[in-house]
Amino acid sequence: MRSHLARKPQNTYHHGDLRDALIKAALREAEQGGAEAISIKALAKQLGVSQPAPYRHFADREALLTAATAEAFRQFSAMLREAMARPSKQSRLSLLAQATLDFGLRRNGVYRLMFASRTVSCAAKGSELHEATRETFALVIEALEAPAVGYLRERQALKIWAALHGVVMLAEQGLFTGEAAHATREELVEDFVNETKAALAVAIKDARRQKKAGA
Amino acid sequence: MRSHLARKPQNTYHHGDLRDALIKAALREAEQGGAEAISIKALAKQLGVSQPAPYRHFADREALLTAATAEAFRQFSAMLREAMARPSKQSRLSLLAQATLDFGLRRNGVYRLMFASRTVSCAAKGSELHEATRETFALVIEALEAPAVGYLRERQALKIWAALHGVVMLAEQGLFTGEAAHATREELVEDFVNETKAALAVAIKDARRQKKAGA
DNA sequence: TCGCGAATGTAATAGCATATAACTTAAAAT
DNA sequence: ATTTTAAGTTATATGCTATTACATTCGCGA
Repeated sequence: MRSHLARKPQNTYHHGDLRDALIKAALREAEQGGAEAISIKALAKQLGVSQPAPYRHFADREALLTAATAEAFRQFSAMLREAMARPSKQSRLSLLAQATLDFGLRRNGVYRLMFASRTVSCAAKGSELHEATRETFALVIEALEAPAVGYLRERQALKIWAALHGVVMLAEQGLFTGEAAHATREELVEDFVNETKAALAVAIKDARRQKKAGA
Repeated sequence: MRSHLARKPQNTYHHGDLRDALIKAALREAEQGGAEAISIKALAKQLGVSQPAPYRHFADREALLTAATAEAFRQFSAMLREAMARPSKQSRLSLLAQATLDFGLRRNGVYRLMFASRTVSCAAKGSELHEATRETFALVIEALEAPAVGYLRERQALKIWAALHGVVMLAEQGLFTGEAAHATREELVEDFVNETKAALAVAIKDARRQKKAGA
């Protein structure tokens, strides 16, 4: 009897969509234990194919991890986009920030996969992963709801992203316990959001003033 | 002929200080490739002992990683302390911040080891690792050079730590390239430092005012 | 529609790492 | 001095990655 996890239709030689199934299954595994929990062998078994089958679609484990990471970034982006689109009294930046925190904690293992290895930095320009991360960054910029003024927007986007990333990571590490527990993760995130808005407002005002003076 | 890496004195059955040597060697390996680069077998070979020898000192690979992570945190703390003690016009917070960035990028692999696994959060209260991380956090608080006012200090310490951590992580990932390259890591760090100082000053003033009004 | 090449999957196997068991040596304790 | 214990060794089981050689199916052109 085939396990309910086996996605391969019975009595068929070809799986049909093994590549995609592997990525999905890998993310399912990562959900709990991060990148380390992803084992080619285990995935093959789950999907009802032989161990070497995955190597027809990925050169090695690293390649599968890279593809899964890219997919994770796309899911992350989709989640952020959805959160920002939701009608709310809160600013889009605030919505994005809270959604990031939520994703980072709820889908802990996947989030760690996304930033664990040096996969991202090694991703060649134009690669699937590179594009996926750039899209996420573009969303952060969009959330600022600010006009492009030199590179001020990009700078603030980087800052808030870094801050959010830091909060998620430290929270994951359990560093919000002890005397630090009095600051909730949500409060810190909201602090960063407000500081970003303030900094952005000042920067844009400055830029306008300079422009006017120059004209 | 014994490799120059072998630390075990020739012709001696006992290594003498294998436990410590393993930790040091593990960190040396992590320097390049992070936690993944640490292999019990390889370390044993390096140190000139048999593969199973390390298991006399560590229950399993995980235990060695935990010990190495604790040592890494201690080295990190020592480095921060040193940086803060250096006479300089800059504030202690600024010195700590730049030192954190420096450590995180220079000793990239070790830094990733420190935060990669869930080791830290799993560390029991009172464990070696737990103490090591608390000491680091205490240093951040110290760097604020602010009086204890409720938990305001702790909150700001958490915030700046999270922000710094985020900058290091994103920088490692190579996300400071492209249109984001115009913000240098050092600039972002200095931004966060200044925001922290400002927020802290406001918070303390508020607290004093409230106290006076209450008295 | 037949057949052939490319894509995809399988079986068998090599190689490496973790970890355990049973045994040995050296050091410490009594 | 003897015995116990800490620390190291050899041999081995198990699990994962990855490759090689072989088998099956799909799809496309003749």
